Amino acid sequence: MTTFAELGIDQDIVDSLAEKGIVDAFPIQEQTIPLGLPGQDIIGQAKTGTGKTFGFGIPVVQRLGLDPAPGVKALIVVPTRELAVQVYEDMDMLTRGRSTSVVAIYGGKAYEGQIDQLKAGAQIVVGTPGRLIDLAGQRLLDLSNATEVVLDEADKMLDLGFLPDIEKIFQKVAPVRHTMLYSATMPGPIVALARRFMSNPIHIRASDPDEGLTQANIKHLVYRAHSLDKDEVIARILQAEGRGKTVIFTRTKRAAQRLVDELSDRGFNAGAVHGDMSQEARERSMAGFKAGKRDVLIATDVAARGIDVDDVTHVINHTIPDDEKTYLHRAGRTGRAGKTGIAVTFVDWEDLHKWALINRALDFGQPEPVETYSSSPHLFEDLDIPAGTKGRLRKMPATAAVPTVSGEAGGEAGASRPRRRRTRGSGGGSTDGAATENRSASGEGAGTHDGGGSEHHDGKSAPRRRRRRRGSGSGAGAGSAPAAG
DNA sequence: AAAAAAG
Repeated sequence: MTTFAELGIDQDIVDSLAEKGIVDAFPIQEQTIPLGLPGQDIIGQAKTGTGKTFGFGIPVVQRLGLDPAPGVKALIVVPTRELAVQVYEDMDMLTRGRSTSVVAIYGGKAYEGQIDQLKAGAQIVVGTPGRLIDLAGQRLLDLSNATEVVLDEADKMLDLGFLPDIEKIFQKVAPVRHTMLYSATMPGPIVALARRFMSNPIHIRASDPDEGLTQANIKHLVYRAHSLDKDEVIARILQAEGRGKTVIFTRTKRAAQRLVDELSDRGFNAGAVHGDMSQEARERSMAGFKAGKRDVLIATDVAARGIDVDDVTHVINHTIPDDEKTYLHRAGRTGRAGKTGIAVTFVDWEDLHKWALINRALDFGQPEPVETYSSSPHLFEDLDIPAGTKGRLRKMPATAAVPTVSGEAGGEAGASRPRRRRTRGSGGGSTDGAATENRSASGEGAGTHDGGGSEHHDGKSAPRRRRRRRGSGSGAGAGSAPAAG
Protein backbone atom coordinates (compact mmCIF):
# COMPACT_ATOMS: atom_id res chain seq x y z
CA MET A 1 0.00 0.00 0.00
CA THR A 2 1.19 3.46 -0.87
CA THR A 3 1.73 6.00 1.86
CA PHE A 4 1.04 9.72 1.56
CA ALA A 5 4.75 10.34 2.01
CA GLU A 6 5.38 8.59 -1.29
CA LEU A 7 3.02 10.73 -3.33
CA GLY A 8 5.07 13.89 -3.59
CA ILE A 9 3.22 15.69 -0.84
CA ASP A 10 4.91 18.42 1.18
CA GLN A 11 6.26 17.22 4.48
CA ASP A 12 4.15 19.50 6.66
CA ILE A 13 0.99 18.12 5.07
CA VAL A 14 2.20 14.56 5.52
CA ASP A 15 2.87 15.45 9.14
CA SER A 16 -0.58 16.93 9.66
CA LEU A 17 -2.12 13.74 8.31
CA ALA A 18 0.15 11.56 10.39
CA GLU A 19 -0.87 13.37 13.53
CA LYS A 20 -4.36 12.15 12.83
CA GLY A 21 -3.06 8.66 12.30
CA ILE A 22 -3.52 8.91 8.56
CA VAL A 23 -0.56 7.36 6.78
CA ASP A 24 -1.72 5.06 4.01
CA ALA A 25 -3.38 6.41 0.89
CA PHE A 26 -6.56 5.01 -0.61
CA PRO A 27 -6.53 4.14 -4.31
CA ILE A 28 -8.35 7.34 -5.34
CA GLN A 29 -5.73 9.36 -3.48
CA GLU A 30 -2.87 7.38 -4.90
CA GLN A 31 -4.22 7.83 -8.41
CA THR A 32 -5.35 11.44 -8.39
CA ILE A 33 -3.01 13.31 -6.06
CA PRO A 34 0.04 12.94 -8.34
CA LEU A 35 -2.09 14.30 -11.18
CA GLY A 36 -3.73 17.06 -9.18
CA LEU A 37 -0.46 18.39 -7.79
CA PRO A 38 0.85 19.58 -11.18
CA GLY A 39 -2.53 21.00 -12.10
CA GLN A 40 -4.25 18.36 -14.19
CA ASP A 41 -8.04 18.78 -14.35
CA ILE A 42 -9.66 15.72 -12.82
CA ILE A 43 -12.99 14.00 -12.64
CA GLY A 44 -12.40 11.71 -9.71
CA GLN A 45 -14.73 8.86 -9.02
CA ALA A 46 -14.42 6.45 -6.13
CA LYS A 47 -16.76 4.59 -3.86
CA THR A 48 -18.19 6.11 -0.73
CA GLY A 49 -15.90 6.38 2.23
CA THR A 50 -12.65 5.89 0.32
CA GLY A 51 -11.01 9.24 0.79
CA LYS A 52 -12.08 11.57 -2.00
CA THR A 53 -11.80 14.67 0.16
CA PHE A 54 -8.06 14.37 0.53
CA GLY A 55 -7.88 13.52 -3.16
CA PHE A 56 -8.70 17.12 -3.98
CA GLY A 57 -7.87 18.76 -0.64
CA ILE A 58 -4.18 17.94 -0.64
CA PRO A 59 -3.50 19.26 -4.17
CA VAL A 60 -5.43 22.42 -3.40
CA VAL A 61 -3.43 23.16 -0.27
CA GLN A 62 -0.10 22.30 -1.81
CA ARG A 63 -0.69 24.27 -4.99
CA LEU A 64 -1.49 27.41 -3.03
CA GLY A 65 1.94 27.06 -1.56
CA LEU A 66 3.16 29.37 1.12
CA ASP A 67 2.19 32.59 -0.59
CA PRO A 68 1.02 34.82 2.25
CA ALA A 69 -0.91 37.17 -0.04
CA PRO A 70 -4.47 37.47 1.28
CA GLY A 71 -7.50 36.76 -0.89
CA VAL A 72 -9.49 33.82 -2.15
CA LYS A 73 -7.41 31.56 -4.36
CA ALA A 74 -9.32 28.31 -3.95
CA LEU A 75 -13.02 27.50 -3.92
CA ILE A 76 -14.62 24.22 -2.91
CA VAL A 77 -18.37 23.98 -3.53
CA VAL A 78 -20.50 21.40 -1.73
CA PRO A 79 -24.24 20.65 -1.75
CA THR A 80 -25.12 20.94 1.94
CA ARG A 81 -24.18 23.12 4.87
CA GLU A 82 -23.13 20.21 7.05
CA LEU A 83 -20.79 19.00 4.34
CA ALA A 84 -19.36 22.51 4.14
CA VAL A 85 -18.55 22.32 7.83
CA GLN A 86 -16.97 18.91 7.45
CA VAL A 87 -14.84 19.74 4.43
CA TYR A 88 -13.84 22.98 6.10
CA GLU A 89 -12.56 20.97 9.05
CA ASP A 90 -10.57 18.68 6.77
CA MET A 91 -9.02 21.62 4.94
CA ASP A 92 -8.28 23.30 8.23
CA MET A 93 -6.44 20.18 9.33
CA LEU A 94 -4.43 19.98 6.11
CA THR A 95 -3.31 23.59 6.45
CA ARG A 96 -2.34 23.32 10.07
CA GLY A 97 1.36 23.43 9.39
CA ARG A 98 1.12 26.58 7.27
CA SER A 99 -0.41 30.02 7.32
CA THR A 100 -3.04 29.32 4.66
CA SER A 101 -6.43 30.27 6.02
CA VAL A 102 -9.74 28.56 5.35
CA VAL A 103 -13.30 29.82 5.74
CA ALA A 104 -16.69 28.11 5.50
CA ILE A 105 -19.34 30.14 3.68
CA TYR A 106 -22.90 28.80 3.93
CA GLY A 107 -26.42 29.86 4.72
CA GLY A 108 -28.45 29.76 7.90
CA LYS A 109 -25.70 31.50 9.84
CA ALA A 110 -24.84 35.06 10.68
CA TYR A 111 -23.05 36.88 7.89
CA GLU A 112 -20.74 38.69 10.21
CA GLY A 113 -18.24 36.01 11.12
CA GLN A 114 -17.95 34.81 7.55
CA ILE A 115 -17.46 38.33 6.22
CA ASP A 116 -14.87 39.05 8.87
CA GLN A 117 -12.86 36.01 7.86
CA LEU A 118 -13.03 37.02 4.22
CA LYS A 119 -11.87 40.50 5.07
CA ALA A 120 -9.06 39.01 7.11
CA GLY A 121 -7.80 37.49 3.87
CA ALA A 122 -9.07 33.91 3.78
CA GLN A 123 -7.45 31.97 0.95
CA ILE A 124 -9.51 28.81 0.74
CA VAL A 125 -13.31 29.03 0.71
CA VAL A 126 -15.53 26.02 1.31
CA GLY A 127 -19.18 26.80 0.73
CA THR A 128 -22.69 26.13 -0.48
CA PRO A 129 -23.93 27.87 -3.62
CA GLY A 130 -26.59 30.19 -2.22
CA ARG A 131 -24.47 32.06 0.26
CA LEU A 132 -21.47 32.10 -2.05
CA ILE A 133 -23.49 33.85 -4.74
CA ASP A 134 -25.09 36.09 -2.17
CA LEU A 135 -21.75 37.34 -0.84
CA ALA A 136 -20.21 37.54 -4.29
CA GLY A 137 -23.15 39.69 -5.39
CA GLN A 138 -22.53 42.01 -2.47
CA ARG A 139 -18.88 42.30 -3.47
CA LEU A 140 -17.90 40.82 -0.16
CA LEU A 141 -16.49 37.74 -1.80
CA ASP A 142 -14.10 38.13 -4.71
CA LEU A 143 -13.70 34.91 -6.63
CA SER A 144 -11.88 36.34 -9.60
CA ASN A 145 -8.54 35.07 -8.33
CA ALA A 146 -9.81 31.62 -7.47
CA THR A 147 -7.59 29.44 -9.63
CA GLU A 148 -8.33 26.22 -7.77
CA VAL A 149 -11.97 25.16 -8.09
CA VAL A 150 -13.50 21.97 -6.77
CA LEU A 151 -17.00 20.58 -6.96
CA ASP A 152 -17.46 17.98 -4.28
CA GLU A 153 -20.39 15.65 -4.91
CA ALA A 154 -20.01 16.95 -8.41
CA ASP A 155 -22.90 15.10 -10.02
CA LYS A 156 -25.21 16.63 -7.44
CA MET A 157 -23.80 20.07 -8.03
CA LEU A 158 -24.39 19.71 -11.76
CA ASP A 159 -27.88 18.37 -11.20
CA LEU A 160 -30.79 20.46 -12.43
CA GLY A 161 -31.50 21.96 -9.04
CA PHE A 162 -27.98 23.30 -8.64
CA LEU A 163 -26.79 23.83 -12.19
CA PRO A 164 -27.86 27.47 -12.60
CA ASP A 165 -26.00 28.39 -9.42
CA ILE A 166 -22.94 26.47 -10.47
CA GLU A 167 -22.91 28.21 -13.82
CA LYS A 168 -23.00 31.55 -12.08
CA ILE A 169 -20.14 30.53 -9.85
CA PHE A 170 -18.02 29.36 -12.76
CA GLN A 171 -18.54 32.76 -14.35
CA LYS A 172 -17.04 34.40 -11.29
CA VAL A 173 -13.92 32.30 -10.76
CA ALA A 174 -10.68 32.68 -12.70
CA PRO A 175 -11.09 31.67 -16.34
CA VAL A 176 -7.71 29.98 -16.34
CA ARG A 177 -7.82 27.62 -13.45
CA HIS A 178 -7.37 24.13 -12.09
CA THR A 179 -10.70 22.37 -11.80
CA MET A 180 -11.45 19.12 -10.00
CA LEU A 181 -14.76 17.29 -9.72
CA TYR A 182 -15.28 14.43 -7.32
CA SER A 183 -18.12 12.05 -6.55
CA ALA A 184 -18.92 8.41 -6.01
CA THR A 185 -21.50 8.64 -8.77
CA MET A 186 -20.82 10.19 -12.16
CA PRO A 187 -23.46 9.40 -14.76
CA GLY A 188 -22.26 9.68 -18.34
CA PRO A 189 -24.37 12.72 -19.26
CA ILE A 190 -23.08 14.54 -16.21
CA VAL A 191 -19.50 13.82 -17.18
CA ALA A 192 -20.21 15.25 -20.61
CA LEU A 193 -21.74 18.34 -19.05
CA ALA A 194 -18.86 18.67 -16.63
CA ARG A 195 -16.35 18.96 -19.45
CA ARG A 196 -17.82 22.35 -20.28
CA PHE A 197 -16.26 23.71 -17.13
CA MET A 198 -12.92 21.97 -17.45
CA SER A 199 -9.96 21.77 -19.76
CA ASN A 200 -8.85 18.33 -20.91
CA PRO A 201 -10.00 16.61 -17.77
CA ILE A 202 -8.93 13.09 -17.05
CA HIS A 203 -11.62 10.82 -15.68
CA ILE A 204 -10.21 8.61 -12.94
CA ARG A 205 -12.26 5.72 -11.62
CA ALA A 206 -10.55 4.26 -8.63
CA SER A 207 -12.26 0.94 -8.86
CA ASP A 208 -12.53 -1.73 -11.48
CA PRO A 209 -15.68 -1.11 -13.54
CA ASP A 210 -16.45 -4.83 -13.43
CA GLU A 211 -16.57 -4.61 -9.71
CA GLY A 212 -19.91 -2.85 -9.78
CA LEU A 213 -20.90 0.26 -7.97
CA THR A 214 -21.62 -0.96 -4.50
CA GLN A 215 -19.20 -1.00 -1.64
CA ALA A 216 -18.09 -4.53 -0.84
CA ASN A 217 -17.85 -3.58 2.82
CA ILE A 218 -21.57 -2.98 3.07
CA LYS A 219 -24.14 -5.70 3.42
CA HIS A 220 -27.44 -4.77 1.86
CA LEU A 221 -30.68 -6.09 3.31
CA VAL A 222 -33.96 -5.23 1.68
CA TYR A 223 -37.39 -5.95 3.09
CA ARG A 224 -40.87 -5.46 1.92
CA ALA A 225 -42.62 -3.16 4.32
CA HIS A 226 -46.15 -4.08 3.40
CA SER A 227 -48.24 -4.36 6.55
CA LEU A 228 -45.17 -3.88 8.64
CA ASP A 229 -44.85 -1.66 11.67
CA LYS A 230 -41.64 -0.02 10.61
CA ASP A 231 -41.24 1.89 13.84
CA GLU A 232 -41.32 -1.37 15.69
CA VAL A 233 -38.85 -3.12 13.45
CA ILE A 234 -36.51 -0.17 13.53
CA ALA A 235 -36.67 -0.19 17.30
CA ARG A 236 -35.54 -3.80 17.15
CA ILE A 237 -32.77 -3.12 14.72
CA LEU A 238 -31.52 -0.43 17.04
CA GLN A 239 -30.95 -3.16 19.56
CA ALA A 240 -28.89 -5.29 17.23
CA GLU A 241 -25.86 -6.85 18.77
CA GLY A 242 -22.77 -4.83 18.02
CA ARG A 243 -24.64 -1.84 16.71
CA GLY A 244 -22.63 1.34 16.78
CA LYS A 245 -24.07 4.50 15.37
CA THR A 246 -27.05 4.38 13.04
CA VAL A 247 -28.35 6.77 10.42
CA ILE A 248 -32.02 6.48 9.46
CA PHE A 249 -33.17 8.14 6.25
CA THR A 250 -36.70 9.29 5.60
CA ARG A 251 -38.25 10.70 2.48
CA THR A 252 -39.62 13.87 4.01
CA LYS A 253 -38.73 16.35 6.70
CA ARG A 254 -42.00 15.63 8.46
CA ALA A 255 -41.32 11.92 8.53
CA ALA A 256 -37.88 12.57 9.98
CA GLN A 257 -39.34 14.75 12.69
CA ARG A 258 -42.05 12.24 13.51
CA LEU A 259 -39.56 9.40 13.73
CA VAL A 260 -37.12 11.25 15.95
CA ASP A 261 -40.00 12.02 18.29
CA GLU A 262 -41.14 8.43 18.22
CA LEU A 263 -37.73 6.90 18.84
CA SER A 264 -36.83 9.43 21.49
CA ASP A 265 -40.12 8.62 23.14
CA ARG A 266 -39.10 4.99 23.15
CA GLY A 267 -35.93 5.89 24.96
CA PHE A 268 -33.43 5.92 22.14
CA ASN A 269 -30.77 8.51 21.99
CA ALA A 270 -31.88 10.04 18.71
CA GLY A 271 -31.41 13.36 16.97
CA ALA A 272 -32.48 14.69 13.61
CA VAL A 273 -31.09 16.65 10.71
CA HIS A 274 -33.40 18.13 8.13
CA GLY A 275 -34.10 21.38 6.38
CA ASP A 276 -36.93 22.50 8.62
CA MET A 277 -34.60 22.79 11.57
CA SER A 278 -32.66 25.89 12.45
CA GLN A 279 -29.08 25.76 11.29
CA GLU A 280 -27.97 25.88 14.89
CA ALA A 281 -30.06 22.83 15.74
CA ARG A 282 -28.79 21.01 12.67
CA GLU A 283 -25.22 21.58 13.64
CA ARG A 284 -25.79 20.69 17.26
CA SER A 285 -27.43 17.49 16.17
CA MET A 286 -24.63 16.56 13.80
CA ALA A 287 -21.96 17.41 16.33
CA GLY A 288 -23.71 15.36 19.00
CA PHE A 289 -23.89 12.41 16.66
CA LYS A 290 -20.28 12.70 15.59
CA ALA A 291 -19.14 13.00 19.18
CA GLY A 292 -21.16 9.96 20.21
CA LYS A 293 -23.52 11.81 22.52
CA ARG A 294 -26.30 10.44 20.40
CA ASP A 295 -26.07 7.19 18.50
CA VAL A 296 -29.10 7.50 16.24
CA LEU A 297 -29.43 10.15 13.57
CA ILE A 298 -32.65 10.55 11.62
CA ALA A 299 -32.17 12.51 8.46
CA THR A 300 -33.59 13.50 5.15
CA ASP A 301 -31.33 13.30 2.14
CA VAL A 302 -29.55 16.37 3.44
CA ALA A 303 -27.25 13.85 5.11
CA ALA A 304 -27.15 11.37 2.25
CA ARG A 305 -23.93 12.64 0.74
CA GLY A 306 -20.44 13.08 2.00
CA ILE A 307 -21.12 13.08 5.70
CA ASP A 308 -18.36 11.13 7.39
CA VAL A 309 -19.00 9.78 10.85
CA ASP A 310 -16.87 7.11 12.47
CA ASP A 311 -18.43 3.89 13.58
CA VAL A 312 -21.72 4.11 11.77
CA THR A 313 -22.56 0.41 11.67
CA HIS A 314 -26.09 0.64 10.31
CA VAL A 315 -27.92 2.70 7.76
CA ILE A 316 -31.67 2.28 7.64
CA ASN A 317 -33.79 3.46 4.76
CA HIS A 318 -37.11 4.03 6.45
CA THR A 319 -38.31 4.86 2.97
CA ILE A 320 -36.52 3.66 -0.13
CA PRO A 321 -34.85 6.48 -2.06
CA ASP A 322 -35.93 7.39 -5.57
CA ASP A 323 -32.86 6.36 -7.47
CA GLU A 324 -29.76 4.26 -7.27
CA LYS A 325 -27.46 7.22 -6.78
CA THR A 326 -29.23 8.34 -3.64
CA TYR A 327 -29.34 4.74 -2.47
CA LEU A 328 -25.61 4.41 -2.92
CA HIS A 329 -24.82 7.65 -1.13
CA ARG A 330 -27.15 6.93 1.76
CA ALA A 331 -25.80 3.42 2.26
CA GLY A 332 -22.33 4.90 2.02
CA ARG A 333 -22.69 6.59 5.39
CA THR A 334 -21.58 3.22 6.75
CA GLY A 335 -18.76 0.95 5.64
CA ARG A 336 -16.29 3.80 5.51
CA ALA A 337 -12.52 3.67 5.54
CA GLY A 338 -12.44 -0.09 5.25
CA LYS A 339 -14.93 -0.81 7.99
CA THR A 340 -17.99 -2.96 7.47
CA GLY A 341 -21.58 -1.85 7.63
CA ILE A 342 -25.15 -2.90 7.10
CA ALA A 343 -27.74 -1.09 5.02
CA VAL A 344 -31.35 -2.01 5.68
CA THR A 345 -34.05 -0.82 3.32
CA PHE A 346 -37.79 -0.97 3.74
CA VAL A 347 -39.79 -1.01 0.55
CA ASP A 348 -43.35 0.17 0.82
CA TRP A 349 -45.90 -1.39 -1.44
CA GLU A 350 -46.19 1.67 -3.63
CA ASP A 351 -42.40 1.86 -3.97
CA LEU A 352 -41.75 -1.59 -5.38
CA HIS A 353 -40.90 -0.08 -8.75
CA LYS A 354 -38.16 1.97 -7.11
CA TRP A 355 -36.62 -1.14 -5.70
CA ALA A 356 -36.76 -2.77 -9.11
CA LEU A 357 -34.94 0.20 -10.56
CA ILE A 358 -32.27 0.25 -7.88
CA ASN A 359 -31.86 -3.49 -7.94
CA ARG A 360 -31.25 -3.39 -11.66
CA ALA A 361 -28.98 -0.34 -11.65
CA LEU A 362 -26.80 -1.63 -8.86
CA ASP A 363 -26.90 -5.19 -10.07
CA PHE A 364 -27.74 -6.59 -6.68
CA GLY A 365 -29.19 -9.62 -8.39
CA GLN A 366 -31.52 -10.08 -5.49
CA PRO A 367 -34.58 -12.18 -6.29
CA GLU A 368 -37.77 -10.32 -6.68
CA PRO A 369 -40.04 -9.69 -5.05
CA VAL A 370 -38.04 -8.51 -2.13
CA GLU A 371 -38.03 -10.54 0.99
CA THR A 372 -40.82 -10.15 3.41
CA TYR A 373 -39.74 -9.27 6.87
CA SER A 374 -42.16 -11.56 8.64
CA SER A 375 -41.09 -14.59 6.69
CA SER A 376 -37.43 -13.89 6.61
CA PRO A 377 -35.22 -15.58 9.13
CA HIS A 378 -32.33 -13.74 7.51
CA LEU A 379 -33.35 -10.50 9.08
CA PHE A 380 -32.75 -11.83 12.52
CA GLU A 381 -29.64 -13.70 11.59
CA ASP A 382 -28.05 -10.89 9.69
CA LEU A 383 -29.01 -8.21 12.09
CA ASP A 384 -28.67 -10.13 15.28
CA ILE A 385 -31.61 -8.44 16.86
CA PRO A 386 -33.78 -9.76 19.64
CA ALA A 387 -36.41 -11.87 18.00
CA GLY A 388 -39.79 -13.02 19.05
CA THR A 389 -40.74 -9.92 20.88
CA LYS A 390 -44.13 -8.45 20.48
CA GLY A 391 -45.63 -5.14 21.27
CA ARG A 392 -44.17 -1.76 21.42
CA LEU A 393 -40.50 -2.00 21.88
CA ARG A 394 -38.41 0.53 23.59
CA LYS A 395 -34.74 0.66 24.25
CA MET A 396 -33.46 -1.65 26.90
CA PRO A 397 -32.20 0.39 29.78
CA ALA A 398 -28.51 0.17 30.35
CA THR A 399 -29.01 -1.17 33.81
CA ALA A 400 -29.64 -4.86 33.44
CA ALA A 401 -31.84 -5.23 36.45
CA VAL A 402 -35.00 -3.85 34.99
CA PRO A 403 -37.93 -6.16 35.39
CA THR A 404 -39.86 -7.18 32.36
CA VAL A 405 -43.32 -5.83 32.34
CA SER A 406 -45.49 -7.71 29.97
CA GLY A 407 -48.86 -6.21 30.67
CA GLU A 408 -50.31 -2.83 30.00
CA ALA A 409 -49.52 -1.60 33.46
CA GLY A 410 -46.95 1.00 32.86
CA GLY A 411 -47.03 2.80 36.15
CA GLU A 412 -43.48 2.20 37.11
CA ALA A 413 -42.25 3.11 33.69
CA GLY A 414 -43.86 6.45 34.02
CA ALA A 415 -42.17 6.97 37.30
CA SER A 416 -38.71 6.21 36.13
CA ARG A 417 -39.02 8.21 33.01
CA PRO A 418 -40.75 11.53 32.86
CA ARG A 419 -43.53 11.67 30.40
CA ARG A 420 -42.95 14.01 27.65
CA ARG A 421 -45.51 15.89 25.75
CA ARG A 422 -45.15 15.56 22.07
CA THR A 423 -44.46 18.89 20.56
CA ARG A 424 -46.22 18.35 17.37
CA GLY A 425 -49.48 19.36 15.93
CA SER A 426 -49.53 23.06 15.99
CA GLY A 427 -47.60 25.20 13.66
CA GLY A 428 -45.58 22.41 12.13
CA GLY A 429 -43.40 22.38 15.21
CA SER A 430 -39.82 22.84 14.34
CA THR A 431 -38.52 22.63 17.80
CA ASP A 432 -34.91 21.81 17.48
CA GLY A 433 -35.29 18.45 15.94
CA ALA A 434 -33.34 16.90 18.70
CA ALA A 435 -36.79 16.10 19.95
CA THR A 436 -35.91 15.99 23.58
CA GLU A 437 -32.98 17.34 25.40
CA ASN A 438 -33.38 15.16 28.41
CA ARG A 439 -34.11 11.54 28.25
CA SER A 440 -33.27 10.98 31.82
CA ALA A 441 -33.86 7.30 32.26
CA SER A 442 -31.79 6.07 29.40
CA GLY A 443 -29.54 9.05 29.33
CA GLU A 444 -27.90 10.06 32.52
CA GLY A 445 -28.37 6.88 34.50
CA ALA A 446 -26.89 4.88 31.74
CA GLY A 447 -23.67 6.69 31.18
CA THR A 448 -24.30 9.13 28.47
CA HIS A 449 -21.60 8.28 26.04
CA ASP A 450 -22.77 5.36 24.09
CA GLY A 451 -19.74 5.62 21.93
CA GLY A 452 -18.58 2.18 22.86
CA GLY A 453 -21.88 0.84 21.86
CA SER A 454 -23.41 -2.42 22.48
CA GLU A 455 -22.48 -3.46 25.93
CA HIS A 456 -25.30 -1.35 27.25
CA HIS A 457 -28.18 -3.19 25.79
CA ASP A 458 -27.14 -6.66 26.56
CA GLY A 459 -30.68 -7.72 27.13
CA LYS A 460 -32.35 -9.92 24.67
CA SER A 461 -35.16 -10.39 27.11
CA ALA A 462 -38.63 -9.31 26.24
CA PRO A 463 -39.04 -5.61 25.90
CA ARG A 464 -41.14 -3.85 28.30
CA ARG A 465 -44.29 -2.23 27.27
CA ARG A 466 -45.39 1.15 28.06
CA ARG A 467 -48.89 2.36 27.99
CA ARG A 468 -49.48 4.87 25.34
CA ARG A 469 -52.20 5.81 23.00
CA ARG A 470 -51.54 4.69 19.54
CA GLY A 471 -52.86 6.28 16.48
CA SER A 472 -52.23 9.93 17.03
CA GLY A 473 -50.18 10.38 13.96
CA SER A 474 -47.70 7.71 14.82
CA GLY A 475 -49.38 5.30 12.53
CA ALA A 476 -48.17 1.89 11.72
CA GLY A 477 -45.75 0.82 9.14
CA ALA A 478 -46.54 1.08 5.55
CA GLY A 479 -48.72 4.09 5.93
CA SER A 480 -46.14 6.21 7.60
CA ALA A 481 -45.52 8.42 4.64
CA PRO A 482 -47.48 11.60 4.83
CA ALA A 483 -50.59 11.72 2.76
CA ALA A 484 -49.34 12.08 -0.74
CA GLY A 485 -48.33 15.51 -1.82
C1' DA B 1 -42.61 15.16 -6.09
C1' DA B 2 -39.03 15.84 -2.23
C1' DA B 3 -34.95 17.79 -0.67
C1' DA B 4 -31.25 21.01 -0.92
C1' DA B 5 -29.64 25.92 -1.33
C1' DA B 6 -30.26 32.97 0.24
C1' DG B 7 -33.39 35.44 3.33
